[in-house]
Amino acid sequence: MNNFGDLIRAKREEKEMLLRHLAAELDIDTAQLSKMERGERTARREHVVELTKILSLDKEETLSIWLADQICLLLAKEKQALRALKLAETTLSK
Amino acid sequence: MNNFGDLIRAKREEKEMLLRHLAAELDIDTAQLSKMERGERTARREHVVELTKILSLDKEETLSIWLADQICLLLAKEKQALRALKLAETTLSK
DNA sequence: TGTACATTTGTCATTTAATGTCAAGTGAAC
DNA sequence: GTTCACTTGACATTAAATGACAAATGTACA
Repeated sequence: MNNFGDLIRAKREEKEMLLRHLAAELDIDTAQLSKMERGERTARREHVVELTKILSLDKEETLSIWLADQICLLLAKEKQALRALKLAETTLSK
Repeated sequence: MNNFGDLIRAKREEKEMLLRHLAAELDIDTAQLSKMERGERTARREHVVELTKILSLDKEETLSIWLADQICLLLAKEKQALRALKLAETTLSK
């Protein structure tokens, strides 16, 4: 349920970047980035896009994962989560 | 993409209630309710629940529709909407 | 042990978005 | 042209998201 954060952290470590280095490139606080990676806070869309560039990630895929996390956040604790997803899918397919 | 509002309006008219009467029961402004029905603003969760009681709607179904609208709002203009939905579904199925 | 460094945690300030309120506007019916 | 239901737009208020900072934690190693 924090697939985006996990992805970012994995890629960052793979590239052997420190939080403060990546944070500096994004022009945000190190603590902010730490929280994003652990899912304590969600990233801004613009930061997501920027991250895909810095970490050589696929933009579309990464955005999808980030969006999916947002959806999961919205539906957390909702009994009708899956039912709502199905309805949304029907609507968006049109 | 405003299924919730359409549902509320249909039911309200079916019961021949005026906006101001329903708004009074919800303890909100008439203009607010008007906007909710037309999808200009989203309803609060508590108002959704209250509406199901007043309008004799199925609570689970109505909440699903309301949630679906929220999801659609979140994904509006996103090219990866359907892809994100699929990912969210996978996550939430677990 | 204690120092250096990376990360995390908690608190509070600031910004942005959601919601609420009101007054004026529109349109239909009579 | 008056009344009534509803809509629109502007602004106030409230709540949520984001940002910034200091202190805490944990780890490695001299």
